Amino acid sequence: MAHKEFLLDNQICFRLYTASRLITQAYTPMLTELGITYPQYLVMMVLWEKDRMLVNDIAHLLMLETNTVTPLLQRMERQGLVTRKKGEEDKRQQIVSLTDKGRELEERAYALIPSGMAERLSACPMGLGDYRHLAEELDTLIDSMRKEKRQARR
Amino acid sequence: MAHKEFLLDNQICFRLYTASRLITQAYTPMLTELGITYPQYLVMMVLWEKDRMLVNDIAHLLMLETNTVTPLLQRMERQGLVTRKKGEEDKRQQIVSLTDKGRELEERAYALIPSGMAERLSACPMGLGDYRHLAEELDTLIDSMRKEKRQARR
DNA sequence: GTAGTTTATATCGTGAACGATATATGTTAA
DNA sequence: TTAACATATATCGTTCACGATATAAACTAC
Repeated sequence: MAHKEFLLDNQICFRLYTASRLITQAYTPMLTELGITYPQYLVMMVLWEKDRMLVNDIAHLLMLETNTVTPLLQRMERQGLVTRKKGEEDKRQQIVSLTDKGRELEERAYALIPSGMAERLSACPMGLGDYRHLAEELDTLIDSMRKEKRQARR
Repeated sequence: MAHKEFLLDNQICFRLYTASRLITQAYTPMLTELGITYPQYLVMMVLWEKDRMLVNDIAHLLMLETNTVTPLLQRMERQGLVTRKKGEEDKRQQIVSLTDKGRELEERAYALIPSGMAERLSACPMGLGDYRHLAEELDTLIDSMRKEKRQARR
């Protein structure tokens, strides 16, 4: 134990990694009932907010690369949640749209997830609605990392 | 856009997921130079703090399942960073030890990572050392999710 | 001691992430 | 116009995560 910098306790990145995994696991039982995974749920939320999106737009909103999003969408198409159709004017584009099944999933999700997560998070001493401060700090961090990334590309 | 609960902006989980991915990406150039991945770096930190650990102990510290850690260790063994040896008294156990190469990596990591990350995080308006509050909130969240998980198993 | 149970680790299959690269379509400039 | 470049998406290979299951060794009760 030569270097205190290398103690897990001192690692903000490890905490983020763990918190992310564990909270995603808290979603899993509900998402399994809906027949989707967490990343697929993220795509659904994007499309519920605005249907008919391009692969690139979805990727930007989720801060993912298209080589992650494309296979995700292909699996979702196989499951009948979305359709993909080449753009008429720009044939490089793929327009991703919800199917009826995809739209119906919103109501099923609404019945399960907000209440389910509220229950799970209510055990958390931070209290229910009090994630605003945490959210702000994470947004600050996310912003810096995105800037960092843009700079690194030069 | 029927349900405000489903806006990405309202998702603490999405923020954690994104912050985790992006900060891990900030480590990547340095880790690539060291020839390891971020999860492998986590294992190395565990072993730098305490050598000769069992698979289970490593998994518990990192809050991962052994079916994630075992293949991780197998890859690290192939790279010559660790060795694995059956326990003498309890032959079910695998004792994971650092090789010389694994130990030497600590100094190389020490030369690269703390300064490299300080530089990357210094751009972050939160300021450098001021992750204590964020760390506390994440610890609270992680704790709740672990309790949640234990309860769910019943 | 042996049958049943628990524990430690491993294997398998699936779905992310993501770097590197490919393909196809569009745009720009000589 | 056509050659060079840019953009949108896709494919490929590797590594994680993790549920489900397997295997082997240790423990427990009878």
